[in-house]
Amino acid sequence: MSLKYAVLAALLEGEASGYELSKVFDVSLANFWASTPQQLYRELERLAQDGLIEARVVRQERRPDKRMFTLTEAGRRDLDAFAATPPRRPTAIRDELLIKIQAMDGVDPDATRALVEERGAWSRGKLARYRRVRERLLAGRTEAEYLRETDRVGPYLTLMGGIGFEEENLRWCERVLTVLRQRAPLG
Amino acid sequence: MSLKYAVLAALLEGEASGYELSKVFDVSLANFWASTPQQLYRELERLAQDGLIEARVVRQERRPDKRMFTLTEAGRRDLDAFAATPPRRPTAIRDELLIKIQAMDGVDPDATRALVEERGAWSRGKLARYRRVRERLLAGRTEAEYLRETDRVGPYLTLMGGIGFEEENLRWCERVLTVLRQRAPLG
DNA sequence: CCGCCTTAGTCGCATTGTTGAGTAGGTGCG
DNA sequence: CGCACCTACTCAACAATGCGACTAAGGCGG
Repeated sequence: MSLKYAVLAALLEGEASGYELSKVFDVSLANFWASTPQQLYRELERLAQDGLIEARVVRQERRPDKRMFTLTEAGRRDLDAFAATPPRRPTAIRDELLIKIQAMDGVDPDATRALVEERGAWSRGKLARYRRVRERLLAGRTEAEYLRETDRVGPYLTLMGGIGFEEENLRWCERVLTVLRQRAPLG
Repeated sequence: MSLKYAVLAALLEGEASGYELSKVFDVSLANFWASTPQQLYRELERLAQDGLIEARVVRQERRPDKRMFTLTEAGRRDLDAFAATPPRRPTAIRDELLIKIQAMDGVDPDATRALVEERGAWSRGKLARYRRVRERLLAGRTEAEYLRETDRVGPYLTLMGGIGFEEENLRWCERVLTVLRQRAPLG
């Protein structure tokens, strides 16, 4: 149900093809609503049928044709209504690693250490990408200047959410690694 | 697929009924793997059929009978194997509020403010419960003492993950509220 | 010039997850 | 003494998600 609105929100940035959206979902939206390309294409189909987005086929010479999608007025109204009402359900996190940590005490500490280090590396990567996006948005301005001058603060605030989340992740990884080191000192 | 291991991990704490597990999932496991009672009962059924857990019917006089579940040796081995291998997919967050924030710029700021305040209140509640659980675990000891004396650090580390996550949530809420105040000053 | 990568998707089934209701006795509250 | 809530589940139906492969063309490196 919410994938629908995630897609509509992504189209606030302007016209995009399904393929482009699947890239956007990978890097920025994936932060708070992950999905596979297949899900996206399906959702776009539905949204177009419901008149919330409009499709326009772009013929290409040396590439497969693509369909570019834009928000319709109806879509924008639907999205605005969604954005103004309280979430039906709280945040859901699905984190396999945490299950593995919960059950770590029956397992070789070195194996666990490897998992946590992998997660840490991944978080550092995400963080670096988020920060580059932030630099691009700020374009040399301070945050205060940016916030005064831009007309859309939403994407900036969700980006900062992603940055905070990954920073917290890294702190947690460090903590876990410290505990692991104390448990099995100087393996 | 992972709900299975979340359940097995929960049973590391000892024998439990489906009903008890559904409570546990509400308060502690919900932190990183949410599920409804219905899902749990289905999963327990499957796990019992696969021989990973064992059921024992407890007749009760003034209550409906209940089935208590324990991990079998096979279940423990399966869980240990799971816990030692890298997660197939990265963390997935599903947060409707962030979609609403992403799309907030078409919406009355007071409506958005209300959503964020609600989230903040909810996070504070979760945090309070997490901290009570932590106090109970520590039982007056310092963290270092606790970690030296306990045989299972996994549950403590996931708990600290939950605490860090909610703290980060609160910081983010504050940040969003500050921006909202600056945008619509002294409404 | 062979094989792999990228663009731009599509198909279909299998697994998961969600919704809503039903059962059935016991407990506590005013 | 009536009503709501708690324990302890079960069932059916449906919606959402995931998995894996498939098409089809051009580009690029060795």
